[in-house]
Amino acid sequence: MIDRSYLRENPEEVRDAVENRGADVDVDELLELDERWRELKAKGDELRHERNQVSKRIGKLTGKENEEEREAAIEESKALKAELEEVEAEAADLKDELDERMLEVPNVPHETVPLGLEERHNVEDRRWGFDDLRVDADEVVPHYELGEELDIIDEGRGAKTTGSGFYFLKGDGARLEHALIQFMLDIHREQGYVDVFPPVPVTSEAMRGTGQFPKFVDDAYRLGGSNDEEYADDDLWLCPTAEVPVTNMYADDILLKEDLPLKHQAYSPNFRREAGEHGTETRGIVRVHQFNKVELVNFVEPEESYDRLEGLLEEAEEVLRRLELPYRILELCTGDLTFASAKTYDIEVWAPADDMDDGPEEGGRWLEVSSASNFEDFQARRAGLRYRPERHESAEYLHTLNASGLALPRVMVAILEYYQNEDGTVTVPEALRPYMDGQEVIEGHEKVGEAALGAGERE
RNA sequence: GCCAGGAUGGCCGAACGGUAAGGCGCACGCCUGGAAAGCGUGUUCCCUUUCGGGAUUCUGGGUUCAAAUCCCAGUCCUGGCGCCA
Repeated sequence: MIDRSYLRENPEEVRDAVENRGADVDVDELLELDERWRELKAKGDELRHERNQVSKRIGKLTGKENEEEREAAIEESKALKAELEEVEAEAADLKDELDERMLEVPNVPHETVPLGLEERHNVEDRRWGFDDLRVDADEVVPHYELGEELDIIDEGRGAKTTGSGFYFLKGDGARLEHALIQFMLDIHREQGYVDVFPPVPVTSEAMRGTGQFPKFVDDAYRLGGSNDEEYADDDLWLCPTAEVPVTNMYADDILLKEDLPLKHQAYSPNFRREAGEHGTETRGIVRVHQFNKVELVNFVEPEESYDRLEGLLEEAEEVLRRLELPYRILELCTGDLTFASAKTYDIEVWAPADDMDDGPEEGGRWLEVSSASNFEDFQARRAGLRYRPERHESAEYLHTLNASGLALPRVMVAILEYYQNEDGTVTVPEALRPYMDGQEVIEGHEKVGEAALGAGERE
């Protein structure tokens, strides 16, 4: 949430921000609401002041001799109360509406964010790992075909037990997943991250704290209710990213200056409805309803947040470097920023199989595996995340940042496609072998069941 | 799940229904040769240029002229019982 007094004092900046993002927010209406509320608030305060005076008098008017005066004062207090209730009720309604509307105002982009409303206005900063490629994109089999051939990814049976968009990993596939998780956690632990294993259900309140709610209710899985129904603060939802539980861990806390920067990493499953996302770009496990991710969350002092953003990006990139997977860094433009972010870098890994128009010259396509974002005090204000710069000073909002480090299925896609061999096996990246008991190649498994027999895939 | 007890400022901790003591910590000032002690001020949020005012005793309702205090509902914590991977 942006600061209301910032809005009041810098309406032009907010108006520009909203426009550059292509967001649908009426700033003038907000300003007017604020103005009207403040008027009523002042009026209510005045009335209440009068009433407090009268009330104090009543308390002192004891004994028989003051009986009459006392009764008169009580009458006066009653009259004031009636008037007060009217004014305050109206003020409360306005304040509720104002608060609600403020929750829908996106963050103000940092001045260094490229201007633009569309994806093509994102700026590519750099590429890594394209000098000596180990595959020719034209000959690579897509992961969804290879995964099925090797019987390490089973989408059909995932749909059977749960629904489309869910899948089983099996044998070396499942093992690769476990290996990647431990591998990533080890890297980030070296970088100073403290592990956290978060609860998976999160409250509406937590979802609001990080900025998922109220805007993106439709993307979440609700526990025990329909998304269309009204929700209460303590209703539960399945975690869409560990950012939610981990950032909200310290909600309404006051951290010490010495605690910062505080760096947490959290491995967790993530659940997203991904409503209406279908087609060739989403075949396989590129866009699914449940996936695992190691998330990096930072809590820092405001002055340091932009330096930390660069550091955070490096920390996330390190995973791809050690896996020796080619990737690029993208600076998102104003229109592509997420709701709560002031500045975001995307890390996109190269998946060579499916040739897309917006992919690199070498063929294949880019897959977003991480977004490193600085939210400044936007989430901190919503969630109540503060720190005390000096012991005697009052608490201030800190800055939060996060990045995936990384999203697992897409890394797996990149590995299955980039490390694919001509004989249809997959070489295990060297850095990952210690986590696979030294295994160097994934050769696949014999399929199970009569369907495989009928298809001639088994004798 | 049941029963009992609890929730007050950064922390500790008081308050017959009458308008939130006191202490600690921290900061600044006074005092001092310097320090300690002592004294003073400050140490939530909102409105207000200032002066000042309002709100705030876990949350939400209710009773009352007046609620930290009484009533109802909820959240969380503690203990006991029950259940249970």
